[in-house]
Amino acid sequence: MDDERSESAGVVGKDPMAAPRISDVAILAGVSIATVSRALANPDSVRGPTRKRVLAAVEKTGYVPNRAARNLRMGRVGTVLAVVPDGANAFFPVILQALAAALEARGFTLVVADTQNDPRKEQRVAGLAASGQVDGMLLLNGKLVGPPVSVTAPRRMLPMVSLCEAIAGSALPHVETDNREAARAMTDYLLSLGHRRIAYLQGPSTNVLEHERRQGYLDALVSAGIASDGRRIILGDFSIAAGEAAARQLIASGTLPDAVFACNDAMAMGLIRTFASSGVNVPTDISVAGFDDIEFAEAYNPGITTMHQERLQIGQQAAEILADLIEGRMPAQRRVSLPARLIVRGSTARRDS
Amino acid sequence: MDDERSESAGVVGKDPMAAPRISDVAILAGVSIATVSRALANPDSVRGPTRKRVLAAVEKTGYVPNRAARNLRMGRVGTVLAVVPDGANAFFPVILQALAAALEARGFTLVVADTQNDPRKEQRVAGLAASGQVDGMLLLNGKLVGPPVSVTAPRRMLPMVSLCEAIAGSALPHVETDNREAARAMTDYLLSLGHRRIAYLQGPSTNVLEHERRQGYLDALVSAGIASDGRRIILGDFSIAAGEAAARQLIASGTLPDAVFACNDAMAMGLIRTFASSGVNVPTDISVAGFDDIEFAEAYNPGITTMHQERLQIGQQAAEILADLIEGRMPAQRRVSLPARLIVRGSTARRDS
DNA sequence: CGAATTCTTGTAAACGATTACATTTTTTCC
DNA sequence: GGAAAAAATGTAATCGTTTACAAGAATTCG
Repeated sequence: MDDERSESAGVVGKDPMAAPRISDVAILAGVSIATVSRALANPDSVRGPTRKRVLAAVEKTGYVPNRAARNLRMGRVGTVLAVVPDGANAFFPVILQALAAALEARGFTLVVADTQNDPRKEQRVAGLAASGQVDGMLLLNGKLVGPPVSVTAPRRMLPMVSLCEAIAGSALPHVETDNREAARAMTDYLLSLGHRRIAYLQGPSTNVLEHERRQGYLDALVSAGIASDGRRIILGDFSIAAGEAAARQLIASGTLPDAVFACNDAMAMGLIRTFASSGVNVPTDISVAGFDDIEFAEAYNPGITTMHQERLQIGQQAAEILADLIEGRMPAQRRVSLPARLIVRGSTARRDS
Repeated sequence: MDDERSESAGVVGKDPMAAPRISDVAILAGVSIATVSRALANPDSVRGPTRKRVLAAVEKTGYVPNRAARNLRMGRVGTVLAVVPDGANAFFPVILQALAAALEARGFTLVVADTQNDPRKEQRVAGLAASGQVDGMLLLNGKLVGPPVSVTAPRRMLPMVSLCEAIAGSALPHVETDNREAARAMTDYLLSLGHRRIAYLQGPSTNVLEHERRQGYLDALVSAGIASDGRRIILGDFSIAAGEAAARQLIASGTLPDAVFACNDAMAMGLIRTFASSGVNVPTDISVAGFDDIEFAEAYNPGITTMHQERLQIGQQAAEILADLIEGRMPAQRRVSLPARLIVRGSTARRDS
């Protein structure tokens, strides 16, 4: 009734510019569209010779199934949403890369929603989720996106997986680095260098990652028989500025610790640069360690000793679990905890004295 | 014939778990589905009272149009592909953020294809493009993705916009920073600090960005009446390692220049850190400047003097142009060149002597 | 006041795939 | 060799929209 395709083409049903449809393939192969569909989705269900003809026709026409039609028919969207608090944060790109690759292999497209920690944007994301615009969600921001108030009707629970930052009180499938163990390992390493007065530069105190890492730090001190001193724990917020402030505070206090373990690399950078510009040499005067192993940790001046998080693996595993969930399969495991790797660089050194 | 919806729900056509359809809204509002569709797409075409009833029904049901159905009917995909050479490169995330936001506002979803400079992945991307899986493309990698060999049928040219890195010999709409002028401005700044022997650390010699920036550097030298010395131009490839190699090379050569202008921030980092570990102080012994103003340029030790590219604007403008193109509108402008901003930080200083 | 005009609304045909069910065709086995 | 069972293929309904066209309601105007 309103077919622009045949309207624009004088010849009926033959617009050479248009993308080939399944019917084009079917005609060329001399079979029904059902057979073409089956030959592609489930090759074993058609006889060898038929399959061969169909595949040849697909090849010749350059046919690729129309995603919109397939999704409509199959009642799915083909899209998975990753919610990140800040896409510009150097930690995320690699993870997103891994997620996109793994999801692609499972037939899904990744779209990234950057909430910038803005509650309004979080609401909009929640709207997408609630209104069935996506098949599942990957939560990287440590928050459950709440359902929007307007929609009161109960809807099927959307498949979700959290990663990196666990969501407090949630039983969602989850993938992360074993933060506590990793922080312990880093602290052990600093101890092994002869440091005794080891400060810890923490993240926001309500943050789950922060809590885990601090515990690991304390675990190591306890094992080493060192009384933990509350004054060695410095408040921070994961930002470079927090690292700078901490360095200034330490310098102002008169006595420097042997080492500072910042619970992420950005703060370690802030520490190092402020120490440097105040004439405190890293690592000869003080050792500084970070966490995450973002790309620039290696490039920093000096290179930052840090715990390497296996971001590719985190992303890949989370993607697999989510895809399983969406397809109604039981995922191999619901909670994955991956080990981190100690990376020694120039920002730490053996204690002099 | 195969309706799982009514199968699973005992009551006919009433599965409270299912997403509301346009027909649900129509029934509730007492109108036809056509009217609902019009009330949403083109509010002025329905009478006031009717529109009010429809919108109320939409609100009550929480209806959101099914994207797959809409895309299928409208013959579009609703998706735009951004092709990046390396998603982990710190330069891109901000641009992608801006693209996603602007496209979202125009009703498109951004998906990112990371080619990793792998020809096979580029082929796959080209396949997506050629097979109508996307409505348009944003090329950030300075390459035209070629059509796959298998598809010989001519197809409508896909709307494309290149950004950041121009594509040699292509007349595509394009958005970028005025690299030549920006490089000139940086060189002028270094000159204004009293430096005369200014080295230039270049990118891959076939790269378009590289060429523009080098020209700007040479422009400034010429204007200042300084004979350009080919030995002052050092080969690099945008990587941190290239910066390190360049610093080693300069040190080995015996005499250092007054300043080095690296044509991106990553190489500047490599320079600084290698100078530092060789006892050459930046900026007192030598000034180092970068280009791009990636996030960590500010955090570096010392902070890197650089040219700030307006990445948010680049992304936004490119998105607008592409959306116009897809919708068959004439974009406001086809080629946009944005000014960069000089950012002075600690890696450069006035010449001592 | 009725005919001509303009606005609104409804009806029903696409969009391009998947898949339940019906209908061949092939294979198996006595 | 032919009936029964199994396998392959075809037919047609369906997913949830948008929109051309038809029909109906409101308005204008002589």
